[in-house]
Amino acid sequence: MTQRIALQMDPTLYLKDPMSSDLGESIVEHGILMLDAMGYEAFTFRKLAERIGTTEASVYRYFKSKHRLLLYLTAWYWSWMEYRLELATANVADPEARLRLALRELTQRICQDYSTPRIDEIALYRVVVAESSKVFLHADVDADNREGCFKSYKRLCRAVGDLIREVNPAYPYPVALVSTVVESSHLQKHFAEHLPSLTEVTRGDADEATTAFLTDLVFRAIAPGR
Amino acid sequence: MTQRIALQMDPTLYLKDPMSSDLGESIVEHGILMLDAMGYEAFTFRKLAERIGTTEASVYRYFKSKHRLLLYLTAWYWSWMEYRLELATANVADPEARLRLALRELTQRICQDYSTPRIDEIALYRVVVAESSKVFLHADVDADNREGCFKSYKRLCRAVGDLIREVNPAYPYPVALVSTVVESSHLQKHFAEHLPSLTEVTRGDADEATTAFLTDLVFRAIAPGR
DNA sequence: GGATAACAATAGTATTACTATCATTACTCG
DNA sequence: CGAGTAATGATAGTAATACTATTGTTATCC
Repeated sequence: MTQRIALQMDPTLYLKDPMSSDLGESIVEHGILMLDAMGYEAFTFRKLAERIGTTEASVYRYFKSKHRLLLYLTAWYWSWMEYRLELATANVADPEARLRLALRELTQRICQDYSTPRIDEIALYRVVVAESSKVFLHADVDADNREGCFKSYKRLCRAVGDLIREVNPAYPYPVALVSTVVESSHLQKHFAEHLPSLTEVTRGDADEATTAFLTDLVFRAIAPGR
Repeated sequence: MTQRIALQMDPTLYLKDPMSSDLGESIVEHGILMLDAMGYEAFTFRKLAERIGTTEASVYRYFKSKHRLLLYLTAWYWSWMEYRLELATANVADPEARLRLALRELTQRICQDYSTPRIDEIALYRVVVAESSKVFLHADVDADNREGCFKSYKRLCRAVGDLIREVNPAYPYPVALVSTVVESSHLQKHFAEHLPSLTEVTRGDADEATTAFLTDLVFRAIAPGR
């Protein structure tokens, strides 16, 4: 029997915990699939409600806005990534090897995780690539931040920043480098798909090429001396 | 007497050239100021029309959607940046020095340019930092791309990629590195302002620190050997 | 068996993004 | 000078969006 994992999500992200009911899980499940299929702008709670056979009002009982649903999904993704990073680096002592593994987890495409049965990680990853920046490129960032909506993203960046510090404590921009790498990995894949002249990463080998590009970048950036 | 510059914009970006009339210039001028003040989501053509004393319908005669107005403004910015890059590197022969100057132009805050009297570059720069990604993180990227909306952005990235190639022709990811640097420079400034724990760049020295971080990153990345 | 919570059903509001129509003004060309 | 054309103003309208409110129905839990 496979283990089911349940990530602990911050209550400020929802009105009613979507993991506490079947309807809530449907909202998350089909929210991911519809965001992937039609993009954030075209996605509406009305369409979602119709698809899962409920009403707009019921969806609003779980999330106070579609922006908050996207925030929830990206926060879920970052929490899940944190968990994956811990797994991947758990039994590795060498700091350089730990960092290398972490960068691979961060920049590779995601595989289906069968311990989260109603979440399609592959679709969620595409949503994160295409939509996650909108979560902080928004007039209400400061309010959302005050409420703690970005906690998991911050924890993740801090954790990888610490791995960099383990390799080279003198490097002055560890967290900036991590946020750059994380966002660039999404960007390169998006460009490979839609604006290929903006990257050497190609559709065919987007995952390996992105990992190679960014791993090389990080290790050169933090190499001591010059 | 100061020289006025007029950038040649691609006609697919507008329905009627906004630089061909006073009303068109007002739309661009106040579009920038309002986008800066309220953010893309809250900005509407109705509010813009009200502010400049015209009607929604007249605004729609210049731009077929608010998305296209944002596209026009970012394309204008990239064209202007291209021009600045040419100026900055024109009389410099050493490839490394050329690249260093180009990176400074790309990552530093912008100053007011008095040769473009009705465009507030400082406000436009803030719009680019906060909103420009939305231009390609959009369900219609492919259609917009087919119409040539991203030409100036591509030209700019290619040009800086060429500077990298001049310094080290063997580096395998020149354009990916440029797009990473360009987007990261916006990201770091946005984070410094709104999510400071995600970067070492601080509000006070955002410009110099971003330039230092990214210049260091690029030159280490492309340094030959290991 | 009575209270409570969850949800369905329905309706409604203000706003948005955009289109259509028609009158008016201003400028242009012969 | 006078007709035609282009640009704009004025007004109206539409379908959809993002959300809220109300009320009734069902399942659940002590």
